[in-house]
Amino acid sequence: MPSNRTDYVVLGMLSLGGGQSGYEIRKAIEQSVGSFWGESYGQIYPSLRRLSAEGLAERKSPAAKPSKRRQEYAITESGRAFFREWLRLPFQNDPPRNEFLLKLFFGGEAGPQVSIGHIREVQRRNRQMLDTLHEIEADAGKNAWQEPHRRYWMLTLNLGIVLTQTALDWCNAALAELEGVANRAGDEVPAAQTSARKTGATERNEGVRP
Amino acid sequence: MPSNRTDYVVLGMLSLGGGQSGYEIRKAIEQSVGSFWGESYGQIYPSLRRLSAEGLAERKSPAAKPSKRRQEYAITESGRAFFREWLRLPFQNDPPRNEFLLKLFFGGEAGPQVSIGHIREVQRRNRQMLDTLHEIEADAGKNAWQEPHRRYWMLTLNLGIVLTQTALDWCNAALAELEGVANRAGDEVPAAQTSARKTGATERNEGVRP
DNA sequence: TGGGTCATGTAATAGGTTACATGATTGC
DNA sequence: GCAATCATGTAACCTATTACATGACCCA
Repeated sequence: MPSNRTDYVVLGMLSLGGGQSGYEIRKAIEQSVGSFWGESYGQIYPSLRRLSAEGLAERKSPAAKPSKRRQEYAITESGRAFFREWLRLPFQNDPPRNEFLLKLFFGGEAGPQVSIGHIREVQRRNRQMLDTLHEIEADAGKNAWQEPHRRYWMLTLNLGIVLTQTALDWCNAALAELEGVANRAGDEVPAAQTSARKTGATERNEGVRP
Repeated sequence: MPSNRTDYVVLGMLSLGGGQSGYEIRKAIEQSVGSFWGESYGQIYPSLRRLSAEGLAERKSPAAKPSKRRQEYAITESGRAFFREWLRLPFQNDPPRNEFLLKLFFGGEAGPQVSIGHIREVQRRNRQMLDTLHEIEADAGKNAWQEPHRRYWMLTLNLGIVLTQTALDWCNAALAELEGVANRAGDEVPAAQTSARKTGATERNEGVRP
């Protein structure tokens, strides 16, 4: 019993607006549900094909053969019914994965400075997130969305705001505590030494430490 | 550049205690970081082999050949160094996936009763989560953990508590609002009809609707 | 005519869950 | 002797991201 939830998000996005292309759908996902759901092109394009094949969506301008030109899709009646059916089903809990919390949990192994750095980064991102959310909220009037949808959108937005705010408060408290620890004892734990296996993780060198 | 974060959680769990088996590691993950990180046996056992092969962990009782008997592992010195190194690196943001919020976002398509049902389920789970977290917090004294670690554990626990509480508050507000909507207009949107494609999703029939 | 961005698509691959197969240990 | 649960491991399968390949459109 495959879930294939990409199909549902795509269908959902099609259910909101007029014709949209795969490209636009991706943009729309990013800008609306982006903070709690993501999809990549590698999922979206195949999904649109599947949905078309099953009559749940259809190409608007039936632009013949393989083309690199914009392809508009729209949801069909049966697509809409199918989507509604899914909405009523119990939602599934996705396996949680929060690497920040994981690292914080093991913070005792690395000394307070490391965790302080991570928390500051979380703080930075949450502040930014909060700004964005408030902006969106303020612009809500301009939004062309018809009313059944606006309400639900505001509900998700609102949850985002209060959770982000709560996280920010926690950051302050956590930083205060750890800075206390760091002051009472100079950074006790020695710096990491080069280890047996190469860490393939020079990756992004965002400034994590102060 | 593979991340293979399973290796790090496993290493982390080994770094906390004396020798542990794969089975115990899984239990420990569930019971400590379970609300923000999960691992399955299919990941843990191969990970233990890899770590052993690279000298980052070692079998304590070197129980010869393929055995179904308990195999204890411990972290090595280089394993610990490797783990610390990773702790200092910037954490990565995992792609968000919250099907509840996704369904709520599209709630306008299904009518208020559907979303009310989903929110009630979230409320139920969060209440239970909050109880659990408070229990853990209360039992913290009994916990045999040495001090560097306890503090970090309490920080993650605390974030869990305040976020859960915030979510619960939001549930109440959201329910109040949607119940208002539902009363002002009988359930407008028609029930879903059977659609073109079979929904492979009779799955778990947790009572989502009131 | 060249750069940016709009746009579509596929292949390789990583990452992870589930189901299955199997056996040991413990307590009744 | 049987059930529960402790315990290890593998194979099949999916899902999703990433990187790559390709080309259209716009505008300066």
